[in-house]
Amino acid sequence: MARRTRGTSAGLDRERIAAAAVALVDRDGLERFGVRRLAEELGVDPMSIYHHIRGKAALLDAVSEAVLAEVAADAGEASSGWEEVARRTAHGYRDMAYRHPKVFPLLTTRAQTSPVALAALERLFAAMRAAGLPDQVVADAPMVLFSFLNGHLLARTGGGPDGPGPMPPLDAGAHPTMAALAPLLADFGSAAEFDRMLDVVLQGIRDRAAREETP
Amino acid sequence: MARRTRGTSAGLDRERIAAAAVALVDRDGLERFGVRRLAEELGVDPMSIYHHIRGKAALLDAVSEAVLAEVAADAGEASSGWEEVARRTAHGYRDMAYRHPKVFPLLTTRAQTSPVALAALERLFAAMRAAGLPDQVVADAPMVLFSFLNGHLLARTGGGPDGPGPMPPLDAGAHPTMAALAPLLADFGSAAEFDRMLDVVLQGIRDRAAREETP
DNA sequence: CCTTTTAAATCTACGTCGTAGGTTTCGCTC
DNA sequence: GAGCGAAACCTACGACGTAGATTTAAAAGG
Repeated sequence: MARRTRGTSAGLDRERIAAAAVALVDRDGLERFGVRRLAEELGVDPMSIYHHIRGKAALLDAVSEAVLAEVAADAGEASSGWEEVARRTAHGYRDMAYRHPKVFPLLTTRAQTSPVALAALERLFAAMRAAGLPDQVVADAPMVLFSFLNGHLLARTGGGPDGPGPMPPLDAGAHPTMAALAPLLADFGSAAEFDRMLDVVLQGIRDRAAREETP
Repeated sequence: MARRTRGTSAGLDRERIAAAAVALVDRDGLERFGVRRLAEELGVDPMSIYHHIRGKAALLDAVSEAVLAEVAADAGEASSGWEEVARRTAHGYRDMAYRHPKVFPLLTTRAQTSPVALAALERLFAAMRAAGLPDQVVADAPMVLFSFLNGHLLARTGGGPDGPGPMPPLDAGAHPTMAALAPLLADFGSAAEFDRMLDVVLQGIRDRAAREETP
């Protein structure tokens, strides 16, 4: 708890702060996150942080940018078809979400205009266009894909402070179809479920493309 | 500003509180929402609210339940095919999201286990099963649909305090494909865009069903 | 080597928040 | 009309985000 005297450097910079913030959100969740707690974690006065980051909102921007940067690394070779690119992007994104479930909701709420996000989008658009898909399909598909990914991962990671929570026992009388399908609904959050649902979306894109090419 | 004397009824109950809370979030956004502000809106002491609702979290639960209830009304006749049911459900859900853009993020974060949410899900499951879709497809499809809806509507309504924000001017040099498609990306948030993307998802479900029926 | 500048970090303080605990008052039943 | 339960209020506490002023070590200039 040895407090530094004024003026001595604490070695703070945007990067170190962002890394500590990610770790703090990972541990305690978004609700408990705050400037003061982060400062204590860094062994620093709360106001010191403001010399590197404008305020809490900018702090959360830095957090989401930091976790997004993790996903950009494994882009894979460029010589793949658009489906391979889409699948790799989706898997990388999912892995990141599971690595930082408490951070993930931030990404779905804030508009993603950081360079890494735009680069990933551009890769997807380019791969689809190179494959000869109709322009309207190319324009729509990545948005559909990321909408699905955000919605799905938000549900699986739970968004809230304590994960998805156990499925409550459903009333078989009131919901007979759901009750009958219960065994199939049980692999909630599994890798197999993710791939199945991702395939549905990709299938829709593929089919839509085939339909618009020959009208 | 006339404060009531202690003991006299203020006519508070869960329903009235929830309605005022929805109106307050609609007006000022989630960030500015709080127990004290809500109390002032109701002309009431903050602590009075706690006699009807456990705390802020329960208050937000009531808010999301209230807006979800709006969508249950227009279910439509039961004699429709599953696609019609899915489309009507999606449109009703979207209309609700646009009616309460500041509330919507709540729905994507909290697990939806309220009776109205389960009833809507059951309708979808039942319609698909009645149409003879394979069980695995029936089990997955509503989840895929709502994942897409949540992700898409979250992006369109902006989630944050001030809407989606204008698209920043993108660097045509760094992102040539996106720049080329810019005209097609311009109808962000339009009804036509929603229907196009919804069709992609439904197409995927349809195709997946056809593929699994005849293996 | 001494002075001046500059930037980093700290300290103080204000208004707001969620809510625990205690108190007051109304309307009801005996 | 005495007693009681419920509804509302009052007070208070700790935590929050952050504006503004202050301190101090290190860099720059002579």
